Amino acid sequence: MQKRAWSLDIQDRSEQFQLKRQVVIETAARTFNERGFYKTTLADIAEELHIAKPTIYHYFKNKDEILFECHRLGIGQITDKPLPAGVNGVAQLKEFIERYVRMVVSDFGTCLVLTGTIALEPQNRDVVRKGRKEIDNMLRDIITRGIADGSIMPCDPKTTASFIFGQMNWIPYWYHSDGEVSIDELAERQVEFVMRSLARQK
Amino acid sequence: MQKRAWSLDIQDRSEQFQLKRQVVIETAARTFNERGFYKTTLADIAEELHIAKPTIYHYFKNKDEILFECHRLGIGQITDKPLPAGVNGVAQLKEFIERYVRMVVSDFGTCLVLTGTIALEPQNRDVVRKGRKEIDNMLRDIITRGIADGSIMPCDPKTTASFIFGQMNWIPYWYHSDGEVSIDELAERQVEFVMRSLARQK
DNA sequence: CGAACATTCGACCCAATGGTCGGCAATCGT
DNA sequence: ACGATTGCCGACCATTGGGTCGAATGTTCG
Repeated sequence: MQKRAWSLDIQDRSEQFQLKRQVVIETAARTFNERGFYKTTLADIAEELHIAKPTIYHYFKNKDEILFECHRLGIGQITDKPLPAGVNGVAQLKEFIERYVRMVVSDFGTCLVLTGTIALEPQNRDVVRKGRKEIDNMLRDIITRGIADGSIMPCDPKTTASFIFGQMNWIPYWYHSDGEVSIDELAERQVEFVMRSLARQK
Repeated sequence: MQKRAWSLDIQDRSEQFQLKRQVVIETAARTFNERGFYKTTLADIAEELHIAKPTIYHYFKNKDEILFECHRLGIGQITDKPLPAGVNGVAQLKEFIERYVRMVVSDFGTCLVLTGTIALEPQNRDVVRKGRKEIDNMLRDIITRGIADGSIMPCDPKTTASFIFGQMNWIPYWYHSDGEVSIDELAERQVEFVMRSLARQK
């Protein structure tokens, strides 16, 4: 539990601001994941950071914005860098799954899955939904391309993508990174399971 | 939206009581699923039923008990009847998946998945967790048995079960029964997807 | 009929929590 | 050095929503 990250002395003003802001987000995400969004009060987060509640409002407009930021950061882990081009469907699929599993076990990714979009206020919710839709389309496109190039078994891309997302999104509910299975191992098993179902053996 | 189910005249007193109680639960489950548990007030449920809020307390101790009942009913759909014996692993697996998919798209099943156990008060939460654990073990046992009898591909039952539950538990987040895919079709696709990954071809 | 009981609800309570305000202190720019 | 700005917080506010109370209205049954 890193907490005393607060009174860290860094010169640049706005840099310090951003840094502290980040610390708040991270702490919030962790707390949301532990106790659930609705059972986490701003006072809880403040206490965790050893600061007063109003201080949080110096960095954020309101609770909703904090959650929104968590979601944004989670989604960004997937949408920010493009997938490797010039490889066939299965290869892209593998890469996507590995990346997504890693996202989902991170604090922001877990928050994304556990808290869900219902908690967000309409405006932010729309933005998040758009981001998730984009990720959804990424996977669907991969599958479609894979079917076209013959590396993936013919199937309905929509349903199949949903199944795959289901497996991965459920990970935060049962997986604990301090257990016997490492994240690498987990990602590998996840890839294997999907591959056995979808990869077309030649 | 069936609402005027309230002033239904049935003779038996306790039967009427149970009936009305049931209507409250069903309405609550549907509302929880639409707006989310925390965004559903007891006043909302009461309004939906065209009754006053205190009336709900005639049938339930508190909000938590209503949610608990939803979970119990969902879990019961799986645990109440035993699986067919005398068949091999894959056959049982198929049966289990079909049954579970149907549970999960029902109002109570959806509530079970969407609301999660964090919302429940400790005592009720423990009971629900126990029920879920039981279901978890059912699937793990099926897989273990299937591996033993050679009908299922060797794999880690724990991880594999979690993957399968993931797929199915995620269904409420994306599936809408009024779309192009029927529940039967959905269950079938679900079985297929898992089978392709796990069934051992002889 | 009338006593007990069941059902319903208007009015009320109150604890929790998100959010605000005004001021104090530290820091910065000139 | 000193006014302006930033960072921080104690005290406070306002609303929401779960939950209670007591009374009014049926309903059952001896």
